[in-house]
Amino acid sequence: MAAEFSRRTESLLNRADAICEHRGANLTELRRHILGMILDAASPTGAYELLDRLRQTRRGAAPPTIYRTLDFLLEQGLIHRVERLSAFVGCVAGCTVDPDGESHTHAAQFLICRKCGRVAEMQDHDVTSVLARVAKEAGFSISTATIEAEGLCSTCRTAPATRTRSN
Amino acid sequence: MAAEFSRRTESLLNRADAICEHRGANLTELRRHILGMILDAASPTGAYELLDRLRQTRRGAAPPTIYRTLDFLLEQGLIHRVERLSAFVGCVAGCTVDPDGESHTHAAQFLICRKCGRVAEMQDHDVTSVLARVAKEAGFSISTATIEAEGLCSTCRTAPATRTRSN
DNA sequence: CTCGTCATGTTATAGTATTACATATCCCGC
DNA sequence: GCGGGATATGTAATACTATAACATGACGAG
Repeated sequence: MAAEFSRRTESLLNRADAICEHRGANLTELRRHILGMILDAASPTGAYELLDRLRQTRRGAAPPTIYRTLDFLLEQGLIHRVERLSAFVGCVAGCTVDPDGESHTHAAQFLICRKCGRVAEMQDHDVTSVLARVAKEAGFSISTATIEAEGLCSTCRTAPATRTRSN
Repeated sequence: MAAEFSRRTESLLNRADAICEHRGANLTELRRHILGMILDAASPTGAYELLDRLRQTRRGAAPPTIYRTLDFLLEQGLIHRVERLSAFVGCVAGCTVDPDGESHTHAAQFLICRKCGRVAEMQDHDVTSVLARVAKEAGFSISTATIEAEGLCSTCRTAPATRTRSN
């Protein structure tokens, strides 16, 4: 009795299955379910919101249930954490299959719309490389970078408000 | 009976006094004291750590005491929040005096060392402008950006561990 | 003087995340 | 089949981060 997700989400989940299998990682039903909830959401989702939804089908769920799963999904590069929102989104790249099988912090950048709350993910090489270069000039070697911009998306800049952040 | 800070900190505090006076902002003794604690620390400092220290001299201090003050200092551009650490650091620019007197989200980038926990602030124009350009291409206009890189600083890359993150 | 504004005090609570230990499951080698 | 490790999940308690709501104090403008 797996939860019903959108067609798009199901497709991404199938891809995640393949990726994990390829890596020897274990995308259990719990992990798959939580990943599905994250992928299905229009906006980044908080850990406790995921927990509430999970409880609808899994009675004993508790914070560690969620946080452990999120850790797994983060390690696998299937989701990202948006620091400014303390919330989680699916990795838009769906995560490319990587034969080396190791940790995949795709450098990502997020554009967070103040008005509608939607978050767009970019994976722009220029941004990543400029930051890496500048850091290197300072003698610093980067492992992972968080890049999050807040502002207005194209829709909200031109249109009257139609949708609030809480949606 | 103001707290004793390092010479460098005192100098920055004097500068902050001047900046606030110039803007008509009120850098009260409480605000000045907390700013001093932040400036004096070697690494970013959490709100509750500041609270603990503050309590040594101010009996009734409570979370709002700290958070309100942090809000003020953030608005004045005298400190930054490091999202990945939920902690606060002084703004390295000391904050340039700005005759327009209004909010000054200096675009800053942080390099967080995994080993020693120190955080270096950069204000690199290339990083800022590339991000702005790329966002604009996506139809997005940026108000503020968080850019935080984690990795190893030059000292920790070359030297054996001498100092832990908790210092 | 008294009203408004700003700064701070005080109590309570909300929201986010982790620790520690218990249980279950599965696979592997014997 | 059985013991034993590795992995996954359950369960209870707690720590850490942040805000809400209302009270008090200090001080200048009119």
